[in-house]
Amino acid sequence: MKRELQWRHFKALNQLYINQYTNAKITDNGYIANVLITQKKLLKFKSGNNKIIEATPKYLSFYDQNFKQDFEQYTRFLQAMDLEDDARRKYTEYDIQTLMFISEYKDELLKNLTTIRIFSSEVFKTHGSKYLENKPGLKSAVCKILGIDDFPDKDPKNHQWRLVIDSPAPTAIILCENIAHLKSPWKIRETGLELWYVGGNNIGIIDFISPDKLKFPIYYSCDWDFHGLSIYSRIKYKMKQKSVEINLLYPYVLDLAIPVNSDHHNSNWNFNIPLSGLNQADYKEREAKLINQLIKENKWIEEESMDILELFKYNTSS
DNA sequence: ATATTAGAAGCTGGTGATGC
DNA sequence: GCATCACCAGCTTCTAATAT
Repeated sequence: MKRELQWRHFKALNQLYINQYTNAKITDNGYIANVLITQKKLLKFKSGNNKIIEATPKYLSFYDQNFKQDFEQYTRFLQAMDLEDDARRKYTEYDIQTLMFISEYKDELLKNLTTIRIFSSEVFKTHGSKYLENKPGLKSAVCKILGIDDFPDKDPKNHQWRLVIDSPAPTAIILCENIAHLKSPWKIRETGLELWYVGGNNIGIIDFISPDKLKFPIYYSCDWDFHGLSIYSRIKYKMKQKSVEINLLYPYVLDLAIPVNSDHHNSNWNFNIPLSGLNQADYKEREAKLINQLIKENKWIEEESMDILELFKYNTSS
């Protein structure tokens, strides 16, 4: 079960680590209630008082392994940015990681700052275009990090961000439709992979890849929906003109497919034309087969739901 | 350890405007 | 006419501070 913790949950878990007890209300969280309390029995209610939660001895080592580093990293970040770090802030872990991402790429994001809607849908991808404006607390944190009072009313004419995880000694380059995989750069840096964000009509950025890097194998990681795959076709064409080959990363598990009409997803298949109108020649046999299957079931596979390193390994080991 | 309180933030649901 | 959206006020939830 994936942990989906808010900041107050992190604070309370840390309190349990330091004091072995807390009276914070954290059983509303499924991961804490089901996994930490019921399943693993690392935490329990104080006998005779169900308002207080106590830690068991085993909890301490579990916290060491699973939470300590993350919590310290997040706390250091919030303090460094001069953001409130008390438990009333309703940041989720995803929010904090995204704020760290924004801070990392601040200069580049500021160069071509978009409207709050576009910014939200690209940077807070899975939560949609109105996520940020509906959360004043989070929005002010973003503005503070960027050093702005508000977002512009209009998009810049040429909205391109050079968002890249550079590698000093790259062995392969992966172009990513979404920034999700760029949000944990420390995991990528050790691997020799270089990640480039090419989503949101950002494919002009390919021209900035230095020619000596184009000799490495180049892959494309995307949502397997009509939008993501049609960008692949455009990139493939662009690369062909440079005589460079690019390959699509094929999902390592197919049961991650979810219905096309899920929340904040806005890319539909066209059932009336073959392969939804995608250029058949751009796809290998098994790729076309998967696309046809997704069209038939009216589903898509979200890039973010896969681990990029596993995805890469799956596609390169044979 | 427990109870009380204030402040902050999000949620909810009504309202009116806008667009198809 | 129906659906969607922005806006706003009032309500709820939660923490932190303080007192007992």
